[in-house]
Amino acid sequence: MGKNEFECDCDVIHEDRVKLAKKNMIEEETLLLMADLYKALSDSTRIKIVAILGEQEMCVCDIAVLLNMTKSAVSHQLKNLREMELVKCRKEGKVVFYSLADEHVKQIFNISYSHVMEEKIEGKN
Amino acid sequence: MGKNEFECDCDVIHEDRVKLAKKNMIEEETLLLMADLYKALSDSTRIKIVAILGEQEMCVCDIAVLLNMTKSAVSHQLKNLREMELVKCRKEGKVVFYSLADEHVKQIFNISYSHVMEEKIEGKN
DNA sequence: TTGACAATTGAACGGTTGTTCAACTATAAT
DNA sequence: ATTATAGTTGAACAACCGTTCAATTGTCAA
Repeated sequence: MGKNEFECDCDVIHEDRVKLAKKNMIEEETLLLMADLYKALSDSTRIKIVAILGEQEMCVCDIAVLLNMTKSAVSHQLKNLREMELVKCRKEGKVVFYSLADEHVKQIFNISYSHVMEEKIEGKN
Repeated sequence: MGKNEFECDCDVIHEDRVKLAKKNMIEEETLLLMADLYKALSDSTRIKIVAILGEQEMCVCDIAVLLNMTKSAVSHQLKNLREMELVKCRKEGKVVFYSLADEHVKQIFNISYSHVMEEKIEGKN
């Protein structure tokens, strides 16, 4: 099995598997979107915000108090979440109320929540 | 509504909401585990590896060829995934075959895949 | 119109992280 | 034993990212 056509420091060890994988591969654009979705939820501050907004709509100031952070830090992260379309906001006078963008977000949150809780229980055995 | 007991640059605007949220808050340890889970999947290389291993078990070299990366870079990321218990490995001679740790991982992957695909379709309307 | 305050923004700082590179281990074949 | 190759590892570098800080916007009340 000689050198392959790819620019890489490898020989192809299992050419059949590589070909099959190449054929079945999900398109890159989709995988990058998935990575971005995960990235949005991968920060402790942002996941806490999503957890909070899963219960009720809330303003920047209240979130800052709850998380014991500055309004600025919270606002920056809310901007991230907004750009990823995970939260939406509604202005009422001076106050901006944030909530989850849709049920989908809560669904994704709940699934990973269940997963982690199961792992925690399994870990005790 | 005066200054509150928290160290923060905020007044509590909606004290009732903050109290309720505080009461219902998921424990921090759980949220941090969730963030870690998301972090493990938030990198484009790692999500591609998970996608590949969702189809078939595969060795480091094959993955490197598929992703057009060095073995070293792939190995580093596989180590990350192993430490997060998202993949497992099996040695056969010189070759190390990697696969997803369990069905759970594939389930989580599939859910976010569906989510992203729906978003893509909605985006076209 | 002035003051107070919720919220946003951009720059800067420091910590994190992904890839590269070189060195290394382990296994198989000659 | 020697060589070749699969894989791992640690250090180093650059890019990325979260928080802080200071300045600014927008809205309400006096």
